[in-house]
Amino acid sequence: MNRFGDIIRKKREGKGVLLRQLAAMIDVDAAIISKIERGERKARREQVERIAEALDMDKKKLMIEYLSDNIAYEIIAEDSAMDVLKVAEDKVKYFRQNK
Amino acid sequence: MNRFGDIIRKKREGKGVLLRQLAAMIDVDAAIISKIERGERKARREQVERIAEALDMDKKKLMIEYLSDNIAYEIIAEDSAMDVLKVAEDKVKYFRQNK
DNA sequence: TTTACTTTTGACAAATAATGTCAAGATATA
DNA sequence: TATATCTTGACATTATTTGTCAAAAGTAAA
Repeated sequence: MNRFGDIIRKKREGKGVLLRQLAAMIDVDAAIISKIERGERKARREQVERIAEALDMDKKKLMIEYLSDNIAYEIIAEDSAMDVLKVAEDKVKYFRQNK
Repeated sequence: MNRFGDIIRKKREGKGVLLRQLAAMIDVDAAIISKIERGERKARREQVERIAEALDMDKKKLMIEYLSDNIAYEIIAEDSAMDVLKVAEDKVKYFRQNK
């Protein structure tokens, strides 16, 4: 089980891409990528898309990692975290059907 | 299936409490409660706790409704919303065990 | 160790988003 | 109509997020 940051760091290093190179590709400061990879900061949605492109990754899969990371982080400290996720699931299903 | 706002509106009306009365109890402007009940604005966590107290509701249950609403709203527009929730579930489980 | 290079850190500024306030408008009811 | 409640929207305030930068720390080769 890897976090979003770990996933992109592994991919980046596997391809031999430097922080500043990836930074240039997605047009941000290298410091930001460093922080994102170590989980110190959240990426922005557009950055996730650009990272996927730059590192030749599946955009949808990476987005799922990104969004699930955000959600997990949001509720991991709650006793009822699992209940919250189950209710959220019900709500997504229900409110999609009932507009 | 009800949203957070619907739940508290029903409860408030059922008890015959006016917006401005509830507002006074939780120390916010009545406009804010109005917006929260109609889903126009998110409540703050502290407000959820105070609302539960003021309306004599189960604080934990209400918090689950609140948090799940936030999450559902966050991803309902995603094609992969259900996948995101499943992965989030795995992550919560995993990262709790592995500190 | 020195040098050259990469990554990390933290302070700060800028931008964006969340929250609160208020008064006027809408709605409902007697 | 008169009274009370609720809603709306513009605006101010506050908080959070995001970006920038330079210095510090880490890494590896000569």
